[in-house]
Amino acid sequence: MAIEEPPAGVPQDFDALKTVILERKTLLPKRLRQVAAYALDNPDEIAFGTAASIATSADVQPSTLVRFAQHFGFEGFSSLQLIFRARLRERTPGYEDRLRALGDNDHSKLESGSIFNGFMTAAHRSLDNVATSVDPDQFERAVNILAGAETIYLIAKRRSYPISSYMAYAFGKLKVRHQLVGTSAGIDDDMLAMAGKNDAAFAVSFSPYASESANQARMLASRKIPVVSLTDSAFSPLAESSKVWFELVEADHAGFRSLSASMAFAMALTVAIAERRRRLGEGG
Amino acid sequence: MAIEEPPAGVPQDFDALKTVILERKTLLPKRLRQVAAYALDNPDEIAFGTAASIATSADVQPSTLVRFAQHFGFEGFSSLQLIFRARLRERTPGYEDRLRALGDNDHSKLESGSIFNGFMTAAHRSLDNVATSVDPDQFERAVNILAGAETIYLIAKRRSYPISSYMAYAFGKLKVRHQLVGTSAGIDDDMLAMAGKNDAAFAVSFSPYASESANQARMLASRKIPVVSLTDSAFSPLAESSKVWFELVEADHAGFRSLSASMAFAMALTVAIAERRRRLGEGG
DNA sequence: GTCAATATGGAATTTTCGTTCCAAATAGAA
DNA sequence: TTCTATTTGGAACGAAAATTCCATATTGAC
Repeated sequence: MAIEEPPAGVPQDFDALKTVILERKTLLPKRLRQVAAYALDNPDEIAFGTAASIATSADVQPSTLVRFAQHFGFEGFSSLQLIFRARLRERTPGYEDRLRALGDNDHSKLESGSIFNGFMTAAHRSLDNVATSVDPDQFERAVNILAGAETIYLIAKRRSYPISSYMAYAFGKLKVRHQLVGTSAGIDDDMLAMAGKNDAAFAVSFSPYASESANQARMLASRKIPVVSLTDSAFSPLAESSKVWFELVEADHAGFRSLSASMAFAMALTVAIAERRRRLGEGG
Repeated sequence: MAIEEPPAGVPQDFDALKTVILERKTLLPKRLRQVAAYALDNPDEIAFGTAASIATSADVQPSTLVRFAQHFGFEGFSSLQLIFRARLRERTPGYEDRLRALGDNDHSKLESGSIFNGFMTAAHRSLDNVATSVDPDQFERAVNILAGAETIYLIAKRRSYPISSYMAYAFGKLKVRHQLVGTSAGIDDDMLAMAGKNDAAFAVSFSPYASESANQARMLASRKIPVVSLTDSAFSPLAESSKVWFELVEADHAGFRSLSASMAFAMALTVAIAERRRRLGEGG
């Protein structure tokens, strides 16, 4: 009369699963151990393969895979596979450690605490995302374009406005000539009309896109004024008007996105531009 | 008898596919364009999902997915999916890896790269810092105070302004009554004079402190209007006027601080307040 | 060595999924 | 407007995959 293990212990993420497998590894029958070894050695195969293909590679029967999964409390092989897939989605360097650190503090007890934690982890994820998705050469090009401009026009509305507003503040401190566009709609176009071919613009717009920003960028582009832009989709109307554009998707928590990563990006760009100018100034 | 396009141009990797999609996106019919946008924005979903699940998320029919794939020269949806899976397997060498490789060389060439990297790591550090230094009970108190207010006055100048500006945007979306103070100095005090004892304020100020913000906070406190504040030192002039205050030190890179962590904090606070209100509203 | 319990292989079954097909709708040309 | 060519939705189909089942093999206890 074997007492069933309470199904409480079904691993919910890859780390937990890995731990359990390693714990019980020696107790497993031959074929199941074979699967265990294969799974930990080739997690990507498990994530992408079919039961049949994996069975062949691991030199077992498909049914053994199902038994393996059930042995660890899963309903079948498919549910086990979900763990391996989730692992690939969330794969970001060093991220697990940070999450663990967050879980340890006692924010999670209170409801507003979980909101707090949610935004912190979302911010971390966003940053990781930016670090991997921004191409250094593109960044370099953007710096070149903007550092070479006489006046930098900063275009942003609504949700993007805080970003350009901060850049304006920083440019002011750094003595970089700039013009913030987007405060009151009426005088925007007059400002932009004064932009000359030695100027450049930096536009920010996230979905849902403010049509004025897109129009203004288009207008500048048509006058051969280079536009660098920051947006959240390759389909953004900004992309087509831009010499260089960056795709930056902020991770969300409960449907709300903060601007953490965008702010870090903006600051990096701002300082890089100022630094480039300083060097150019030295040379000439 | 339509002449078949020579199948020469079937994209073999994700980058090629992305390029082709972007090239032709304007020529695509409505539903196919919808798929195109979804595919580029959610590549992970395409990699792992089933035709049916993806179709649901993208709000099209499964058959549309097949057509989309065939439109770009693939045999069917499955072959297209392989590209998206391959992408996950060969982790694209993003910024982090390339920078690591760059570390050995003298980085005068791509020095903007090191600036970029510097701000990313600084942002991560800031976030970790916030997560450990913000006390959950304090956060809870702050949420209580602000959620209970009729109107929330947002006070911030200069470097802090983008934060309250973003909170104002978010409060607007969330239908939380608020008043942004700090746009033009002249009318600020008139605005604040209207604040009553059922209101509350959220003030942000970082060193070097804007004296007006401190004065305004003091003025409100003297009229028994509760103030919650975000600042970067226990010695901040804001602290003494505040019922609850948070100390948030952004890590710096080369002397410059971004607002990443502050933004994440602000967003967490904003959403927590709105959520609290929603619950209070339900109860009454 | 015998017997019972467990583990395994492989075929049968069922479910799920991708694909195809056709009718209806839409857009575009005349 | 009318007609034609595309595009789209949705059901039907067929293929492929996961799971179940059962006969056989293996292990371990007595």
